[in-house]
Amino acid sequence: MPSDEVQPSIRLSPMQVPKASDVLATELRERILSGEYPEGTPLPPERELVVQTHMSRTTVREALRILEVQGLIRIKAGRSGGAFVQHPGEDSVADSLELLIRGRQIRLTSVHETREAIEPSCARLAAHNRLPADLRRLEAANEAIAASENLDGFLEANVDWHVAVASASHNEILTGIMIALSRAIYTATRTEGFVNEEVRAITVRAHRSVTRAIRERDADAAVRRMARHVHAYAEAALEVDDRTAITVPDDRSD
Amino acid sequence: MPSDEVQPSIRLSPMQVPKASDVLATELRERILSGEYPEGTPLPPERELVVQTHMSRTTVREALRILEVQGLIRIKAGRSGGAFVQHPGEDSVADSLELLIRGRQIRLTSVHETREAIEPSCARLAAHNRLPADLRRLEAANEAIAASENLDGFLEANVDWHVAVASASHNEILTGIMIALSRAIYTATRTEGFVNEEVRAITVRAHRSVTRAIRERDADAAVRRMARHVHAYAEAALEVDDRTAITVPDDRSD
DNA sequence: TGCTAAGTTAGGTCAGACCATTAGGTGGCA
DNA sequence: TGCCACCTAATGGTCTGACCTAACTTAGCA
Repeated sequence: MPSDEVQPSIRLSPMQVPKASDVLATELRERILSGEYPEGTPLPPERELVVQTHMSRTTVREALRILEVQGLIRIKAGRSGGAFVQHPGEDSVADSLELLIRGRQIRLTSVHETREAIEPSCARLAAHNRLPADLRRLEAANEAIAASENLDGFLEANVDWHVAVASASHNEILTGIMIALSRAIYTATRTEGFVNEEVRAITVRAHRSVTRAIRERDADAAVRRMARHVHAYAEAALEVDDRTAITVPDDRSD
Repeated sequence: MPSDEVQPSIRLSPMQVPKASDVLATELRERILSGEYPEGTPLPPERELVVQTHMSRTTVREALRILEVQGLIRIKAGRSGGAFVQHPGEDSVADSLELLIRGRQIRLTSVHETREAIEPSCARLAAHNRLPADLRRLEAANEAIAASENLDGFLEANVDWHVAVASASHNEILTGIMIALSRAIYTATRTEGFVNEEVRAITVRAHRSVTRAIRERDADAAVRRMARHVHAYAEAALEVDDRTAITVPDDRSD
């Protein structure tokens, strides 16, 4: 083929060829995110998608797997099973933040910094937006903390209370972030054991005063008290374990 | 088989049978998160994993797909391709936050609330931790804003500056969150068009003053100015478009 | 009526083949 | 010698078709 003949002006830029499974996943994702399908809507069975898309079942399954990991569908086996639309919740954000924290071996300091940034705002919004159910949840968590007998019980109730505050803000983004941060601090603190009787008493007192401010819709007090509480907690935790990366105990047996 | 004979005391509780692909994905995930493999370490080829695990290639591939979506590996095709370990970055958090925001049709108000919670803290930390490279990036974004000629250019440079502040905090969690929030606000604002010459001038001035505080390591001023700036921006944006959900233009053609 | 067994429909796994992409080697030509 | 075109091999991507497993439905029997 002679290369010096005059070329017509057809010029193409380098093109990216997407994978078939990604194409299908993207199509379904856009449809789900558009809100076109309400929560729980069943997607067609895999074999039906095969005939509709002219793709192989392998490809269809990979696409569904992608959406499942992204929290956009939930897959159930068995008859009358299948893929059901699911709008992503706080959990999926929490999961990916957890991967970031663990995978990057992020210093506990960063987690506490983020918490100090977020929790006072959660308290402010909670004071504005709390409903009766939110207050009940806060009280319940407080009582669980006071009644807790071992470290695990204390930490779990503690996490519950902080998540309840975020949840009372009725801001799903902040709630998702707080769930993730709480999980990270939980696993970190559990191995430290700086929690003693005094820490618990102080915690209960601080929580009660923040809860009171939220109940009385006193936003400024809620912010102030929450900021002080979180800051104190962070300092105490860092005192015990300065600049330590978050690691997870390796319990594999091989 | 007679059913009334004395049964020996072997009692089992209902068991959950995990999927094979999940088992493999979990195993690999734990190994990667443990930090055992440095970034870029190649995983064995799919067919090698098949012989090692005694699983089918389908199953192995599903496991790899899960890890890819979670941002823990990067998969390249072709000779000397394969799956390479990748520690999750800010992007994966941003992606999942984006899914939450879009999928739940979260009100723009919530995004702005979260931003008001986070950005002042970013500014504070940036004032403490900023390096020369961070300052250069901030200056560059500021200049791009001043020089921008159309709406898109302005918004992109604006996002760059805000992300640069977060990045200067050297806190990867906050950075990831800010990337996601910025993206959401970007797509929302792009269709609104409340940006005019006056808004741009005000923005440039506000950014300059925050940048100055960060350069001079004046944490208090950085927090104060950033808080004022973000609050003003949020109010202005909400004034134009009160209680609107974030939607994405539907550009499908079928 | 009430329980059991078979049937039906869905996802989960497997085996094997072939296609597509890309890095690296190899030989010919200037 | 040095460069370019071609070929090869390694690896992920896709397809086909089969079978297994889970769970609901229904028919049939006691």
